[in-house]
Amino acid sequence: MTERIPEGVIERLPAYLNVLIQLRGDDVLTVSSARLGELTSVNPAQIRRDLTHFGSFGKRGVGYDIATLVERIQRILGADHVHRLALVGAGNLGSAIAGYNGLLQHGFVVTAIFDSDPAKVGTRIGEIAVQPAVELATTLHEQGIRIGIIAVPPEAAQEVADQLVAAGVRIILNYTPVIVRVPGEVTLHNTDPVQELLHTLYYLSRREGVARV
Amino acid sequence: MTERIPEGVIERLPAYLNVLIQLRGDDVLTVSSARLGELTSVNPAQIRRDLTHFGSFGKRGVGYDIATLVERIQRILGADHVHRLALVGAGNLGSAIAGYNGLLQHGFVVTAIFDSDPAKVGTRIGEIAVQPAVELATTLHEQGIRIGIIAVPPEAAQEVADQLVAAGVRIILNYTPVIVRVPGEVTLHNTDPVQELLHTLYYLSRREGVARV
DNA sequence: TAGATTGTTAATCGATTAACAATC
DNA sequence: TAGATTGTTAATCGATTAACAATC
Repeated sequence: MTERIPEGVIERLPAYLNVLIQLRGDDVLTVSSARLGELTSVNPAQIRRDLTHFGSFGKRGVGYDIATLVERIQRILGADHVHRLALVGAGNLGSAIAGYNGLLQHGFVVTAIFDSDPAKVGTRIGEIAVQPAVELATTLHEQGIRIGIIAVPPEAAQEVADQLVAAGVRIILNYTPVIVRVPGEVTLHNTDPVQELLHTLYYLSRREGVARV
Repeated sequence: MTERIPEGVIERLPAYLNVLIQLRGDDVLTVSSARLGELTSVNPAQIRRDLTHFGSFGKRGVGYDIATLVERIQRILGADHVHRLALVGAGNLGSAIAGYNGLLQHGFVVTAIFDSDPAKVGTRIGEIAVQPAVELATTLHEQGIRIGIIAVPPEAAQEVADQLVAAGVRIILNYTPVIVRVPGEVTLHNTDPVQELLHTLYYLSRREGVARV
């Protein structure tokens, strides 16, 4: 309980959870570390070791009960209850995020959407009416929202981040390519597809290079 | 040259590059490992060590020439020339991706867009006309495209992945929450915002917990 | 020259993995 | 009981970091 959990373990838990939820959807009841390892590309020994940080909930000779494991990991991550999200930016990207299935599957619900464009205010995305940006602080406090998503044009990113921080948000997902500054107590996550592309590209050039020469 | 580069180094290079390009845009000429470390949250010693894997291009007492470093890292990653992308799915998400600034900044250009909805075919997103899905293989071969992006509804994800693979794509970015299967020679990248959220959530619950008790 | 910062070594630290006894 | 798979130890491996001589 008091033991410090390595960063790597916490990074892998969401991947386990994702696969486990899919398995549960397929009515599979138990899974071995070997099978889970295949599906997540993680070494089975590592999976077992990761899980023992939080107790021992496997059955020797059988494997792990999927329903139990899902619940346990959700509780560990704090994903065992619904989290409300505020979305800033009601353009294409904002609409796509609001309609994203994966969010709901893991207990994340967008309950407030903001846009500075008067033409967009009042329109609906799904069931949520778009509010003007000036109402951001009030609405977030009312709803007790701690997570914000930035889906506005790059120029506005820093300003929106500041507003979210001022409104008490603790986690920010930044979808712009801009490097945004936030105070230390706020966790900023940049979801930049380009970073991933560049990373993968390295291995592609190597492999092609070998094949070509 | 023949030395094997650790995975971690390759993961950090895109982060360095991103910051360096922003600095270059601000007309900064040189940067020290200390400053670069601040901006990327990486230990300065680590940055210096990372860079020596590829040669030594800093000046003692001065730092690194930004223009040179940008070029070097781009060449290492294979990002020193333009890469064409194929985008499948012309909905909100697809439109957002096609209009994403960050891609162009790093030499990625969407040059082909596909959708199975006849109503969308022929419309334009930016300068690109949406093509029917049946033309995917032909167009990709014509243009020599090696990178594909899946931005379709979850149900269609696996099918699209199969088509992209069949058309010779080597890197796939999957924007659906579905676990897609691809052959070993294809690199699949799932950009799932939920995984990041879940990860961050863990630390949030801990910190709030401490504050609350 | 004096100050700054790199390149590089050597020490530390932590994460990964193989192996196997425990046990379902 | 026999087979399977966990939980856990111990060994390995690699990555991170501090420190400092080299040098701009």
